[in-house]
Amino acid sequence: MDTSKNRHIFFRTHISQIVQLTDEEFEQVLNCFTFRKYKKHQYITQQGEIGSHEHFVLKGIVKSSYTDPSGKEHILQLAMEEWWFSDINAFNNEQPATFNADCLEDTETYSISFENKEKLCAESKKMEYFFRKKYTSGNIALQKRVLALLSSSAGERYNQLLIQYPSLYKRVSKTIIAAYLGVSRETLSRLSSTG
Amino acid sequence: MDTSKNRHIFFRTHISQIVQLTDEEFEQVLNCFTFRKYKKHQYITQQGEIGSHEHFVLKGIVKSSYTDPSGKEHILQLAMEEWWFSDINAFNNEQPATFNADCLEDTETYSISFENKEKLCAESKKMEYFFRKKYTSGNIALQKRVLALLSSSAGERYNQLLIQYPSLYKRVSKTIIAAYLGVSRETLSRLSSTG
DNA sequence: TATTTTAATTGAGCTATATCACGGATTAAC
DNA sequence: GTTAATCCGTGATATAGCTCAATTAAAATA
Repeated sequence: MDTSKNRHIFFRTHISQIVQLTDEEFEQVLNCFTFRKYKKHQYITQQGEIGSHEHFVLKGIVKSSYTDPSGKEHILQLAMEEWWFSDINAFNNEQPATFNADCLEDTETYSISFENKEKLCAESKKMEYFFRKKYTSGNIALQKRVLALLSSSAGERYNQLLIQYPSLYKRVSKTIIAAYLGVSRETLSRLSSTG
Repeated sequence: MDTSKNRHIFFRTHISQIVQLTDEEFEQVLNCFTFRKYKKHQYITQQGEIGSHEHFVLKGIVKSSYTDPSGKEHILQLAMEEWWFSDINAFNNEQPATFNADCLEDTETYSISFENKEKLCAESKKMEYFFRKKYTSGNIALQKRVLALLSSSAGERYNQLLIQYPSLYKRVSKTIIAAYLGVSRETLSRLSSTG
């Protein structure tokens, strides 16, 4: 996003898919967010940190992952342009983060603190509605993911991903796609060559 | 729930953990829900049906599952007293249900249609807040489940379940617990005997 | 451009979990 | 209270996917 004006338009267009805001209302929303820029490989949050934010991706890709005690990384979300992400538990219950969030490309976000979000929702019925709907879509996506993990093989999950997010495949390394699918790098490699 | 009065108290207590309603406001809420009774084994919704509801469990257990083309059943949720459940996508996007919901015990619910929920939220800021918070907890639970499916073995997931919901274990058959965990019945049996 | 780092492929053997199959033990149904 | 259905444990075998290891290919970085 080259200019602040373009960012505003991008964000406002996103919101307007769910609620229509007046110019004043949109100003009020913007005042609750901070614009942030991150370099590729830079961390947005790290496991254990407190005071995490909820983020709207303007540009770039963010990987939200958990590294288990054995050192293996498990990916919860890959958030691209127009996606929201947060460590939902840490954010909403003001707990230490359980996940890392780091950037796979140079990334720009609008980010909001818990207090600002609650204040905004308390003051703006439209925005409370907006966030309720956003969490609804989040739930739907997670239910689908649980179902895929329960019922589909690695190969099936891989094909589903290719169909659902073809752009991901081009922008993200296979190592990361493997961790997202819950398969080893080697197995994924064999799946993509076979078919 | 033996009497209508007891049901009201149970439901109101549940809501009051998040928002405080006046008597009039609670009346307004109740008017949007319908009380329903189901027998053990009875279906609440079936895959493909339209017009699904969101349900609050007053009594009993409901199994929310998907049966894949090969006939294998995968369990998304086991909802007990004070839990909410719905086929979130079907409910919110007014789509045909992807899941079955059936009762593992005689069950009683308060159920709400999509229109009534939206009407209630539009009229009551408190209830919009309540439902936003409920979907927040739902998201947290689903993120945890995804993480468990990605990072834990069958045995670890089994132990986590025993710790988190000890009562489930007593009320539900092992076949069903296995389907919830994403493990075969036989493997679960071996896990519980070994340790 | 050269050099280092990181990513992807491929092979060989291993392990967790699935499947199939049976019999005894509960539980439900008539 | 007898019969039918379902639940649960256990053995034998099969297999999807993992791990370890070595090799090549492709990006970063200097």
